[in-house]
Amino acid sequence: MARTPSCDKSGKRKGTWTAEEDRKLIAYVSRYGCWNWRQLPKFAGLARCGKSCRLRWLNYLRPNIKRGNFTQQEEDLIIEMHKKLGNRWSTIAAELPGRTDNEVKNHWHTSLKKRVQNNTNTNIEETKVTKSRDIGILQVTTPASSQDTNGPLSPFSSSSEFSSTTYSDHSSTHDFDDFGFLDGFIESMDQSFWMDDLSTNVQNNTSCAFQNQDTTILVSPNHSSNESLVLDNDIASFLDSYKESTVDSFWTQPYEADMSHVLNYNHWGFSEF
DNA sequence: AACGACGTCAACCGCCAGTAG
DNA sequence: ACTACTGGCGGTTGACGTCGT
Repeated sequence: MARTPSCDKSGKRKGTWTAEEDRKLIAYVSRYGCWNWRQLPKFAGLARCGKSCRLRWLNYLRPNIKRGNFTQQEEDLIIEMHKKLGNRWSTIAAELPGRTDNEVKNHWHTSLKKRVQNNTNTNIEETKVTKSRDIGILQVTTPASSQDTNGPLSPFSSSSEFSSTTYSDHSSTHDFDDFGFLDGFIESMDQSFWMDDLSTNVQNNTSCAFQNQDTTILVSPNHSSNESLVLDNDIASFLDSYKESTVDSFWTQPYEADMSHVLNYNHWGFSEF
């Protein structure tokens, strides 16, 4: 089912995601959002291309993804919309909360397509029969999906520590997609601005956060100033409340990704690793 | 038990549109 | 206008599971 892990020419890993990779990706995106998929793997400590990370997150790791069998209503909707729109899977998936385009596409190809074709054939047969004034009642049978009795494996089957329970706890309070706000807060700063305030801390080689009435600045001395993060205090509050909604055991997992350039989370009160 | 055919679905690939410089 | 970069999308692949012989 899953592909054999391998590497491409540039040494990037390919194939099945491991539990450890999942954990790193979840930990990073949950905290900092997907501010740049291409750069993300580097900072999250993943030997993957950004595209692979994006796909993994969007299709399997992000919260609120509905797993398991498609309901009759969902299947009917897919069939109906496919009739109207064709293979516009993302548009169709948008009408099915919690379902991804990939999942809808797979379900179509493995189950619904045949059903529709069978129904079409049956209808053709029915028309023929009717025209020939034969028996007027036809039994239309729909082939049962194998998933009806044997649901698909959870994406967490290989990473059980990231059970959906963890995420349901998160998402009950916050929508993870809200992390897009971080995009607007990563700014290139004038070097003098940083050096004035941070020189002491840089010399001491400590990460730090500075706060005034309007802005909270987080920085690590290991990186250039333009990689640091400036956060509005409203967002700082948001992060604090977000932190409170998380499951402690999740955040206390050992984690070694290089995230210090973005944020020294101790200043935010995040649990220590 | 062994084997092949078929089904499933996670993941990859290539293309395209939008955007910034 | 052009180029480079990025994210998004749909098509396709291929490893693994299941079923039938």
